[in-house]
Amino acid sequence: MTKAVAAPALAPDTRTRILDLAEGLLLERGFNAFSYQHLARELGVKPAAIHYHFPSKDDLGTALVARQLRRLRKWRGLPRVTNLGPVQQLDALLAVYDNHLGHDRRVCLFGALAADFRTLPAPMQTELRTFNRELTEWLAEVLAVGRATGTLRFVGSPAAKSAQVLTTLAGALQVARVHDETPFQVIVGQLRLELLP
Amino acid sequence: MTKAVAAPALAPDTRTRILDLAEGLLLERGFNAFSYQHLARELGVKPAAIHYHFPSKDDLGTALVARQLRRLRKWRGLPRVTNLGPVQQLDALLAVYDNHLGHDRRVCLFGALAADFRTLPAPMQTELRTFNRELTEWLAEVLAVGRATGTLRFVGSPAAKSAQVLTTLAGALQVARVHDETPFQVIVGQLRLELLP
DNA sequence: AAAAAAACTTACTGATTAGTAAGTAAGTGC
DNA sequence: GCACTTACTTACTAATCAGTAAGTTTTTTT
Repeated sequence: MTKAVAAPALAPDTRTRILDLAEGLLLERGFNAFSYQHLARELGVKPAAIHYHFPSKDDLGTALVARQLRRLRKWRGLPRVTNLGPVQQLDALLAVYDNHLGHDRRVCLFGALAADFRTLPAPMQTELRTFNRELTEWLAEVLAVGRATGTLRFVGSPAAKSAQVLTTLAGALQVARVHDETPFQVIVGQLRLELLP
Repeated sequence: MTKAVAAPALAPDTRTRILDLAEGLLLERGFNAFSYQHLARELGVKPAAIHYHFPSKDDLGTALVARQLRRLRKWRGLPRVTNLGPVQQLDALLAVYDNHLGHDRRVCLFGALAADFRTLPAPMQTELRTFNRELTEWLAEVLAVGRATGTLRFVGSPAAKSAQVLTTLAGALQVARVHDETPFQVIVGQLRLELLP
């Protein structure tokens, strides 16, 4: 048993540092806007060291989306999330997007990759589709319960409303990127106004 | 008087052919995903010919956004648009997005550039901000008139609702790119359901 | 028909890209 | 203490990138 039961968040290994840095660059500048050289320089290693951990950029990209998908699956199963009521679950989701805004106005993973989608390696496309589908399904269930219990209000099907809300949130981060935080707050305010009776 | 009064849409010059092709590639694959070589090969000219018309890729990108901004200003001033009622004006806007979908699921200009925004040349950023601002203002006015005349229904300010709707539409084209046309139709259906009493 | 401008091509540069192959140093297993 | 693995570095390739300079052909102007 060499693995720590609860690893302290200290000294992440190179592989994780690569993923973290690449994720930041992806969400801040786009997938085609950073290279192995950028990563290597910033991490103080040689580009070949990145190739050691991720032989091709396709591998790196796929690992990034796969990690985000694992995070989503873990997050939605957390007691502190599953124990919440629908309104608070929605708030928890909005807090995630608000957190992106605080991190140098990062867009969400979906918003970062959608425009260049056709240039992405197939495994990355597949993972991103799954990510978006599972997130949409999760929110649809939250909305369904919320309406059934009278804490959330909307017309149409939960699935349609879920797709609409998530699409709006992804877009709102992009608008914040182009302008500033204000339109994001305006759009989220509008969403809350419509959903919360 | 060498210029035709109403030029038939035949034999566009090279400059226009470059812009048209670049616009297609931009909306289908992203700004960082095509090069002067791609453009030249497809047009049957040498890369330097592109540089003759657009010295740098920054110039080309800026020209693309500037052209789109001119189109918007012309479109919103067209009698066949200004003469419409708010509901039909909204429908005309939705038709533009639906048309993008038909063109190989192109995203809109905003959706194509937002993620990579920080890698874009400053003039391009400025033009894109103006484009988005003017489009939002136009729709806000349409929504305001629509609610005043009882043909459109929504809560909150017209400006907030306009920002929300346009953001959703931009995002909906991205979702269509990642999945298929279905979620786009679902999202637009939801928008119509909420806006039209 | 001469001059000038427009629209290119040819030929090149220097930088950057992803990716590979071979070597090395530090740890780990036994 | 030897074998092996992990985690790199050094040194390289071939392709592609944006961009430039100089020359050529085509078109327009006068």
